[in-house]
Amino acid sequence: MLKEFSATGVTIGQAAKAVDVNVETIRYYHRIGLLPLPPRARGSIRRYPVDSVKRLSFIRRAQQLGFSLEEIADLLQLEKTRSCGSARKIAEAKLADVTRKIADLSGIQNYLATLVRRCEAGKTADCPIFEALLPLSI
Amino acid sequence: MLKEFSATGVTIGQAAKAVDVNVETIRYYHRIGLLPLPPRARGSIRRYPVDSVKRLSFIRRAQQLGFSLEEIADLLQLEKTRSCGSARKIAEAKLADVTRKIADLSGIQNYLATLVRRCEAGKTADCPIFEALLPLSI
DNA sequence: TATATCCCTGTACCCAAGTACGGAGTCAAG
DNA sequence: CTTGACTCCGTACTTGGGTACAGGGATATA
Repeated sequence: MLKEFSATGVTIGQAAKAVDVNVETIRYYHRIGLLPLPPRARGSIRRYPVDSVKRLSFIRRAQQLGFSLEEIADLLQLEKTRSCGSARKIAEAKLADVTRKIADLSGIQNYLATLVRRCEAGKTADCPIFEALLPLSI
Repeated sequence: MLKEFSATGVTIGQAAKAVDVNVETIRYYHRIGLLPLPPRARGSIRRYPVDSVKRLSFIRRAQQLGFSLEEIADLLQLEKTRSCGSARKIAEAKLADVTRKIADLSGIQNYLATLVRRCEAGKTADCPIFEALLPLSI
């Protein structure tokens, strides 16, 4: 009987399940204006169109990559301001940001790797992890 | 006149300055039990012994390496037993963590770099940044 | 000795990113 | 047509890592 299919969108619960997120989290995103509230057919329940779910999934992915919700809002702004120039500027800024983060983390990575390596090699007494952290030198 | 020198320790303000941290932050560490409150000589001001300052500096240092205060509390517990093995386990876990973060960020770095490059090359119409963000496949 | 600058304690507030909950309304299956 | 699961909306609470006072002591320096 073909009952009006998903062109109409999904419920908030289904959307939440689809991107593995809490329903309350979606409502929170509405509250902070990160995700527009989809319309509700008069006196009925809201239906989240495919685009909403995509946006939601973008948010979560970007978040997993270390972007704050505010940064994600900026990224999503790109979609609105159809100005190629400013879009590129924001993208470039994010790129610089990410590059810096990677450099920071690489420093930490090297340091931790060195500690672990020295610890593996050493004796149990005079653990290099303590020795290294206490005298203060990254 | 040799006035009782620094075996007696420093004031909270001096300790804060020494490790470049806010006085209130030190008090906060006391509150959450991360840093023991040094004794105050009867009716006087507290003096932070060298060990307190070292501990504080350990905390900041570990924090820069991405450890949470809770994890740092764990590390400081280990310091009591000087158990090299468990210290190494924690450091290894953190290392894996940082390595994963770097990989994630490298993914988005590539992605953003590609976007920016294609945008520079392209015309203003059909900006690749929009084209790329809308399908949302990072 | 007075005055400025610290310290002490307690409590309140901040931000990000949610979570929880109460009291309604809606919807689908039996 | 009732029951149970969902949804809606508003408000309040949580957690981590702090900051900011207020209203008192302590101390160093002129």
